[in-house]
Amino acid sequence: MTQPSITESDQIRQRRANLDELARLGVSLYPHAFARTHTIDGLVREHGEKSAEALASDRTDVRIAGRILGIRGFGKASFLVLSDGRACVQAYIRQDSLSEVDFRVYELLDFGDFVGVHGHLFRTRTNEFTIWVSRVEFLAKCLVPLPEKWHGLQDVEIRYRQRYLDLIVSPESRHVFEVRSRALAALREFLEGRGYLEVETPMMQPIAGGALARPFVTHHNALDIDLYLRIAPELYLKRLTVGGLERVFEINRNFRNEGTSTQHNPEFTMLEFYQAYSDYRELMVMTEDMLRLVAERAVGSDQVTFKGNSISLRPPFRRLSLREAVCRKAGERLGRDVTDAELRRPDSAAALAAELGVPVDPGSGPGTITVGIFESLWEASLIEPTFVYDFPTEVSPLSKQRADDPDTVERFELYVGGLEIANAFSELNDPGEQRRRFDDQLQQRRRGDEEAHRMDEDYIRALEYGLPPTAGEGVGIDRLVMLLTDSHSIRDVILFPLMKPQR
RNA sequence: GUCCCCGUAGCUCAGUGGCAGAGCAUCUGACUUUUAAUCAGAGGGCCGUUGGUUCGAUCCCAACCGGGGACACCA
Repeated sequence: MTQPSITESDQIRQRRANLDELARLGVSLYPHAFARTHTIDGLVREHGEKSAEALASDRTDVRIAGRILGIRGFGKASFLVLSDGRACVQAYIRQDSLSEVDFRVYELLDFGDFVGVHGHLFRTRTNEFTIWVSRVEFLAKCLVPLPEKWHGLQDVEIRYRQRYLDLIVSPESRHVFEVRSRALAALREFLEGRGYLEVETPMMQPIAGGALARPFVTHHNALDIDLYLRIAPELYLKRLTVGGLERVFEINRNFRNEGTSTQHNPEFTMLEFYQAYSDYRELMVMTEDMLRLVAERAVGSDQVTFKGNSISLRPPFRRLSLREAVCRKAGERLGRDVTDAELRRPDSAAALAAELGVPVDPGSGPGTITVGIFESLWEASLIEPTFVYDFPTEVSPLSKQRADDPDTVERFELYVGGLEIANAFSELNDPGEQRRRFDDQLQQRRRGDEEAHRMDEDYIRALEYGLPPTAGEGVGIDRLVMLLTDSHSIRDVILFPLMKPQR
């Protein structure tokens, strides 16, 4: 890693010397503004297609500003490549078109500096759209040399730690974050169009609930209480549904105290939404519509390519009952019939896992084992969008049971491209049953499961006031953006992913 | 948390148990329509850190620091 503020390379000394020389010329080193007539992107879109004749006969004077991403000098003339981040344009400098001071300023410019130029538009001999510069205004110095232009920035550590460098030299990286922004805008448009209200609920919570995960702990000094960074907004959003906000959503960060991977960052962005008087079946249809709209808005198509697979986000998506799927594939694998009943008894479920070579934590119930077998047998192959539905009650402490089968809850997860993108269910709204589920979780906690849910008396009290039949869903935004941008690491879709501090 | 891989000039990368290499970038000179401009010359290094082996380590070994990937857990 470079640490230019400590060890100055000769290149940095040279750039500082150029800055000092600009000061001696009486140039303002950090001027306050530059009145441009166009962004570079806007200029190229408005005039970039015009012919040499059109530009010559209808002279257009412009002022633009940007970062210098290329200098091709010829002694008394030069071409500068200026970028505003979205587009580039070439500026033509020649000594006999500039004042003596402005030409001297040009000579002191370095790759990476910000500069504003005045000039008129023309096309060069090679037909390149160009600004013929008549004035140069220095705007800001780049004191540290930028990564080399041809190979770009290959060091992933620098890309993550110094994202600004990545954004300067890697257009594809900028594209990822533009897609991310458009995807978020499309989600909001979709939900607001259906009468949803966007809300914000606590990120610091006295009890970290709504998911099964280990939280981060922090401390409030004045109140002298420990607080947890939230692992999910779920329980607060449902309190709002109790309060009569029938359709709410929140897009914000969750924090889980777990390891990192290509699919996990300790802080990640989740959309959660809740809709009163609905169930999980309705959410499947809504999710199909939502993902298609998001893809069309964010990348202009409902077809995406992810890890070499062409994936259609056009409804309807495949639907796969979790237990049926396990029975089918386990049966194929073992060459015998595997039955639903087998999955529901602790002894036979554990035996099946052993038979399939799926590792099982001691003390796991049949539901946990069934989900483990499912992930082992199916997860990597869930490339086309697939709803996996009807989960064991044991692993879903906040979901409502099926009316015909209390061992099963109305819950689905959506997989696309092998990624788990969404998790949704009909919400458990019976306060008595919710208390029993929390009690079960407490028992699992006592058995050493640190991720088991905590008791939340305040949430139960809210349910006692009456939660209407409600369906809710969480969508992992980072993973969705990975899918839309063919990014294979979550770090590539988070501007500043968590890294260990250096040194 | 476990296993595997990586760390050499500003950037991208070669390389060797015996004076540290290239391209781009930088500096000097030439060049007033180039497109990774070109041509001639020059400077630039704690070879991640600390130990060990060795006459001698950037190279071999160990630990540590940082990063990547796989697994595990989750979304």
